[in-house]
Amino acid sequence: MSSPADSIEIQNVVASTGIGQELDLEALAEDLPGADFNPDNFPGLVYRTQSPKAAALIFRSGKIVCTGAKSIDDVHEALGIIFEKLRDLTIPVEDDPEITVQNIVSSADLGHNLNLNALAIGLGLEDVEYEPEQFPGLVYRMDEPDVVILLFGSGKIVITGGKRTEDAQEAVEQIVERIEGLGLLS
Amino acid sequence: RLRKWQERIRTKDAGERNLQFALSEVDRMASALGVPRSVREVASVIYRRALNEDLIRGRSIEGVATAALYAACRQEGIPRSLDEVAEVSRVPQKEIGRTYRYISQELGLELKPVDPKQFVPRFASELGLSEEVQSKATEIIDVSAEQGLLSGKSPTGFAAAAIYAASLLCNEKKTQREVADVAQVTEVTIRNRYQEQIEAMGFR
DNA sequence: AAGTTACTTTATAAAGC
DNA sequence: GCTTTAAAAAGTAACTT
Repeated sequence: MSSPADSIEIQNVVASTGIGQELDLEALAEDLPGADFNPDNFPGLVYRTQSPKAAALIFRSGKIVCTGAKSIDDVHEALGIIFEKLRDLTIPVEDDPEITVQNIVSSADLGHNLNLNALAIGLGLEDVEYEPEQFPGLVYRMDEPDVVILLFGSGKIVITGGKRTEDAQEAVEQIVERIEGLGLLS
Repeated sequence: RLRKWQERIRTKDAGERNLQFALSEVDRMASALGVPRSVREVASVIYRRALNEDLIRGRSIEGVATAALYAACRQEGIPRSLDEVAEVSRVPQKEIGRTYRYISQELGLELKPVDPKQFVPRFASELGLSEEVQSKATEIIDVSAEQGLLSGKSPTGFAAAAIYAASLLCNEKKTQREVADVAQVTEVTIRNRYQEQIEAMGFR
């Protein structure tokens, strides 16, 4: 009894936080081995953690964006490592900076091939963007939960834009119901 | 008060000039693409609607004009690929696609996905292929699309493969390179689609 | 012809142009 | 709008071997 919802895998979590302290990124780039800082290109300093694997964008304001983590726990772990590294450099970091999850990207498998042409019309052309000349996936914007789903001919899907783990779960249940209702889940 | 008036006239003139420019660009590109006058008229209607709905703000006039023409071709059932439209526009292909998706959404054009069959007459005649090849290609497209092979595939590549297959079946062989050139896809794409299609047709 | 790499789409924060 | 970062999906393209 495998349901599509059981196939959901979180692929990427984006979160933001801040240490409540201004930073000298030039100096930080020197002191942090492996840091990438090209202010001409982008105002943030890029720092990657190995385990868990993630990338952090550190800004002059002390605000930080963490991306690439595979779970919300990994986001906290990766940022924890960065906070410690900063403290090691005698940079004062708030005791427990608030971490806000901004986006979760998940993938799932509906287990059946999809006729995207029929689906585009069935879901309603007004809510759908399907331009196979430009991209093979059908883009469906869902209202509740507020996420965007990319659907492919293979039945594999991507859910993005959600902020809670449950958003992907609900989105999959909803889209399966809608596609079944259209009789298009072969 | 006089200055305000002059400003109004100036902006009105500027608006008129911009509209004139956009419509003349639509005309120029339409001629280069060889699309009928009716398509140019549809394109100018779409452009004027975009203008009235204030969709041009933050976008280039030429980009919206090109996207309007691309949309008009589709609406009239004689689509051009983004590649073909980009060739006669000074706007990059990526921007044309992005602008098309935007105005299509905002104006509620609700255009159905491009049907590969719509490319068959034009590509086939450019290759000098017979009616027989065209109807065979059309049949191949119908059969393989019905078997779900079209999902996610580029309409031009799909049409190109069917034309290539049909040219073989009708003893009017064209090389993959020749077909690839008129459809502006790679031989690799034709080969991949061709293999799936002949299998769907029960040949092999 | 096969293999690799890279680009297309979606969302999202950050600071600045 | 753009810049950068990450990740998935599948198609297409441009290289190299």
